[in-house]
Amino acid sequence: MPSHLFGLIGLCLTCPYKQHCFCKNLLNRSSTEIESSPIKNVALLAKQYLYRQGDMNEALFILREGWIMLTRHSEDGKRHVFRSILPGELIGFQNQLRGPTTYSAIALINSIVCRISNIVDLFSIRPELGLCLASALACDMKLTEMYLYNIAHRSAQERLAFMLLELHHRLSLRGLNNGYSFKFPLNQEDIADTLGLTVVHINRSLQAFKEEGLLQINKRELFILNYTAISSLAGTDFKIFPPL
Amino acid sequence: MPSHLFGLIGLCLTCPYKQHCFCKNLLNRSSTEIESSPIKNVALLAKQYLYRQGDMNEALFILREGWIMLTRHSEDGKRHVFRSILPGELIGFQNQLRGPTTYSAIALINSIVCRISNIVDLFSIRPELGLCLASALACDMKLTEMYLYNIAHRSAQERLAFMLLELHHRLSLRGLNNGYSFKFPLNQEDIADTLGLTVVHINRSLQAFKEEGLLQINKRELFILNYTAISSLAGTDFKIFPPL
DNA sequence: TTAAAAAATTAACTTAGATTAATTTTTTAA
DNA sequence: TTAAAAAATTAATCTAAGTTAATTTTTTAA
Repeated sequence: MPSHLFGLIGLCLTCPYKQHCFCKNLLNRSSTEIESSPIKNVALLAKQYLYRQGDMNEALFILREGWIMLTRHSEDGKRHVFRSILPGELIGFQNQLRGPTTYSAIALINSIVCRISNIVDLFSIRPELGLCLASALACDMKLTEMYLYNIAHRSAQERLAFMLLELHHRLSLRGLNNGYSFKFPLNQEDIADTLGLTVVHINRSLQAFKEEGLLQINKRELFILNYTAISSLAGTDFKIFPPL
Repeated sequence: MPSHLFGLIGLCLTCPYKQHCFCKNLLNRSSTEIESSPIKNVALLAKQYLYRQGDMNEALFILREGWIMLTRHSEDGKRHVFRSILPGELIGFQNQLRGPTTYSAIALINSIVCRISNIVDLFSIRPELGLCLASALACDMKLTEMYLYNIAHRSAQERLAFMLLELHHRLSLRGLNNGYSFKFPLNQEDIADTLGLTVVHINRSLQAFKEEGLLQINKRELFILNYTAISSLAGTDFKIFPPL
């Protein structure tokens, strides 16, 4: 058994997301396959880009630890935040497998990413991975559709409530919450750019929530103080089934 | 060769989308596979639902002819239109392969849909289909992200211009335009619910476009009279690469 | 052919959120 | 430790789009 195989298995054995459909599938394979699709861990510092809009990318990434945000800058200088990527989630797949990326991926806090390169070969060796990928994409799609709906049809406070509970829910699925509180590395501009609102208005809405005792933010930690009240603003439909 | 095989091949041979990655893959297969995953054409009348939000669905559909709209009704009665499905596009895949659908699919004009049932078995027999599916989903995702960006950050006229050129572009890829004009079965409420605006405001915006000579609508056909002007409102970024 | 229903149009008025701009607080890095 | 930069806060003012409601036009179906 070649030495790099030990390295790979060690890397994955300590990974909390080794049960991910994608990873399970990769873990039982021969060494020749490993040659053609190396897996590496990549450490990112806070505010460091994994890739930038326009970069060429033909790798897939799974976030192992940390918090990544997908952002897009438009010609006129506005920034949109597509979504927050939480540990265990997969990014980097695009329709054009080898084309330029249409958004940037930036780490908000120190993060560790698992990089799976040479995916074109990988899919031909392991075609079952296609369905894993499709399942993960279908989850991302559902999430994006929920944001689309909220941004298109609901008020600032409703959008904000939706976003906070949606994040709390996704973090809970991974055990990354602390009851009703969780580490929250986004600043008010990040929230604004996710929800299509201005920083000023996000600030007003957060103030209103704090004054009514719905939540509290302290040292990058968010405390949901009145889940029921926030929930009635958010609507019931913010829960997503995890992928295969 | 069993008779239903002739039927299937006849069905697909006349289909303009038989080059779709998904279809190409299905077309060379043994008759036992056909037993386990039947393909049928389904005709829909205008305003008929293919499926309704909440229905159980475990089939995939490819639109062969017509125009389908994906809509979601929320608890509070508002309707959102996720997107228009154009011929050659695939719908029906969800993360929970056998779960209830989270939106409805309704035909706006008489349509023909190709129904591929029993997809769970199909993917185990033909795992390569997974990547076809992932590629199609990645396209849908890009489209949805473009709408998300436009709705979150841009004015009513900009959103409208984006939507019209985006549709024109997708139709052109399929040769379903007529130069700068195309069949346009959406009413003003459909546009409003796609863009997160009110009918009244869509009407105002359309009037403005017509008065400035940018476009014209006649008997469900839309004529782009000044592509350059609409394009400068829409932004340059409305083009999508088709899937594999 | 015609009555009823659906869709489009228009105007008057309201409002949620944007804009601008200044101030305070917190974080960062030298 | 401290100066500089970044982020949060607040207030005053503005405006794009929403709301309501009535009218006209088009489509549908009997």
